[in-house]
Amino acid sequence: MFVTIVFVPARSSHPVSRRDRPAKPPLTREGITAVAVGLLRAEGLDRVTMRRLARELDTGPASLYVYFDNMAELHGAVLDRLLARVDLRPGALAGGWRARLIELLAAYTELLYAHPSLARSVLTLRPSGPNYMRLADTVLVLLRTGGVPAGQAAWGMNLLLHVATATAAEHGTRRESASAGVAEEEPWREVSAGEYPGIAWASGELFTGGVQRLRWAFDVLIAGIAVTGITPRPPP
Amino acid sequence: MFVTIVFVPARSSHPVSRRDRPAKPPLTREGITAVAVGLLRAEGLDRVTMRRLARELDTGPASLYVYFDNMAELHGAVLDRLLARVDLRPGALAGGWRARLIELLAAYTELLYAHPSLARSVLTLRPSGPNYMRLADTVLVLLRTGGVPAGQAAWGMNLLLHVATATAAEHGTRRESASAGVAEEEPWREVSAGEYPGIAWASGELFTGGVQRLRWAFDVLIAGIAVTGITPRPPP
DNA sequence: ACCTGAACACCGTTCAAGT
DNA sequence: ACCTGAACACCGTTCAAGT
Repeated sequence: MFVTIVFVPARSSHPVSRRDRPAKPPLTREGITAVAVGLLRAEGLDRVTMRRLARELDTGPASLYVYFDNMAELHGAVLDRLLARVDLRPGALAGGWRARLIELLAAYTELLYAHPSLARSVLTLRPSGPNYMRLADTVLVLLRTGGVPAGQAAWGMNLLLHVATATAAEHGTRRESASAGVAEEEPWREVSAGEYPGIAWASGELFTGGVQRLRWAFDVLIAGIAVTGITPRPPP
Repeated sequence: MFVTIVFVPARSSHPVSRRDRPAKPPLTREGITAVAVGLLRAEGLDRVTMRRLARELDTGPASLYVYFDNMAELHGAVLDRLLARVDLRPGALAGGWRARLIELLAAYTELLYAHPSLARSVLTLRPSGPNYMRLADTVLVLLRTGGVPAGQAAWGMNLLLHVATATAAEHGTRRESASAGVAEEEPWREVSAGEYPGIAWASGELFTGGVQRLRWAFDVLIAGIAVTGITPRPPP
């Protein structure tokens, strides 16, 4: 469904036939992002490099810098395109404000779980695409519905999305480097109560929880956000 | 203060004099980590590459793989060496358990703030060096002192350190790409209440807080952890 | 056993020179 | 204006061949 635009050299008096070149879609921000998302789904973010993406688009890497200042910006566009598939409006969710909020955050986290390296990139991004802003807005609306004051809601929204992103970055990577899992737990399981009393005390629950742990984290955050006032700014 | 060990070829009957080669410390896990920390402090983690580090040690990159399986492991060793400078014992802190816990977490975060790219690396690492385990242990001991049940403390410790690490990774990077700061806020400040009612409602506090925000986040987490029970595991 | 040169298979970004 | 080849200055990791 691409419009093919073929460059016609000035010295030629008739258009180049379609046969002479394979159809090549014109470069646009959206087109590049779409191809990047395809590459992400097919091979993971590690392969969504400027060079590889350029090859996929049948051009040189320099061409992409016409549309994106750098790779971080490209990743931001990729995130927003992925978010377009999630219905982020408060009305799309069921239950009370708290249940809907957790549902929403879980949907966002699930999206990033599938692409942990994107989550790692997003963590340092301050996304500002329309779909991310819809997500942030919905979180804020739900917190307001729950009677949370604006200041706590503002800081809390950032904290909630931050934890969601960071958890996806952390968890997902672990899954990527799969086999090491048990070996990583070992130094924590073998400690003596004399040397590490706290670890020995808590060791039974140190590696439990799995996915439920994330929902617990959201519960913790929402409970804390609702009751913890932000530091009042100094009066003017 | 390095011991110089010079390889003596079998065909030579007398030792090679020190003059023939510049003093070159022997490679050890600790020695490599020490040089890596020096490089980190001098030029940032971006320059602590296997190749650069090898050049600094006057050898080839392949030599480092005798001591570290990969770069992530090297970063883990670097983190633990940095943590050695912080006194992580519960007795080293003043005040009630809550104040001491926040103090401890702030010290850890401060350490990582100075090296945001290290924080980004640590986020996907599950560190297990002795100093990190001391930190984790102290967090657990303080939570126990506060009467938090073991399960909540175990999950809570992870969540607290996770937020600290992620915040350092996020914040630090922002500071690195300094000038973009104001431009990033723009799309959030200009929203209409019609399109993004939540953002418009909370916009006054969206970018406030600075460093106090992190302490607020720890307050939120501790408050939430103390009152939120973990999901009971299914009975056997 | 410990160490390493060279190779493999790549990177992001810039810039001068296209059309 | 839009696009790009080539160059700049690098990467992590592996492996065969040292000593």
